[in-house]
Amino acid sequence: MNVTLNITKALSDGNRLRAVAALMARDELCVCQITEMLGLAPATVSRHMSVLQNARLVESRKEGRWVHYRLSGSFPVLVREWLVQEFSQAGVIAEDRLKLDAVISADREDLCRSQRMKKCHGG
Amino acid sequence: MNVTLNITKALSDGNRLRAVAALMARDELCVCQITEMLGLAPATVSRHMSVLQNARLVESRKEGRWVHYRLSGSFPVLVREWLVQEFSQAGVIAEDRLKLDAVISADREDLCRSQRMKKCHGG
DNA sequence: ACTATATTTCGATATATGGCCAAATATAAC
DNA sequence: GTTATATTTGGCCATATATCGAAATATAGT
Repeated sequence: MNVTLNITKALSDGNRLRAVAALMARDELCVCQITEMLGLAPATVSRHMSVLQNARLVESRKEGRWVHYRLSGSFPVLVREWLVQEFSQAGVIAEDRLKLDAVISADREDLCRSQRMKKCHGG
Repeated sequence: MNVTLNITKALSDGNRLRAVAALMARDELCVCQITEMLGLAPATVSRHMSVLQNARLVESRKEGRWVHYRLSGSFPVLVREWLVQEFSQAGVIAEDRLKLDAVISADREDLCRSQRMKKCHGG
């Protein structure tokens, strides 16, 4: 039952649900893109993604300094279908989709730079 | 998304998963029966059941002093199917089924009495 | 080798959660 | 109405979790 529990625990956080929804819409995203979408510190997002990876819900691929996450092949089909339904009715997720459009078309290095800057200046 | 999150949070605890599994196998159970199966304090079980009820995963029916819980009609079908699969491979759940057989055939008042006694003598 | 930088890990902190006991509530039986 | 009792609620404590900033790690470019 621990495998099951790991999955439900991984999905029991709003920001992780949003990350999963983003990966459903976009196939592959790097940490800085998810970070930008969620509006959290990179360290926090990294932690969230490793929780999802630990539950085998996502996989990562390293490309230079960037790490790309995507939904894992072992993501339970029934759970995915349920989430698709739920997300289609969630306002937050719809807003995230719009944010993602902007994030995708932005330069990743610019994203990371602005995320670094937030430590010094406020928001 | 809060509805979704309530559901995943409700399912993110091992004892609540066991309670759900029990209700899948038994249709209807009263608090003292679930308490006996889980081996927790009645107060704790009551809390767990109200979390599940709040997420609309279970419903309750009052019969005199007893409260019976059952799976709710609004339990998401896809989630239920997924859990059926998962539970069929979980040793803990199999053990719980055996415990349930005994619990069902016992007198509910005896169960409650022995649960009250545990406060005084050691389990 | 050195610098810059994307991500992760570490350490600290605040909040949330699970657990129990004791008290409150609701209901049956007298 | 009083008593007994099944369940819930309140108060408390211990642990887990989310979050951040700072330090560590890994890699690209010079």
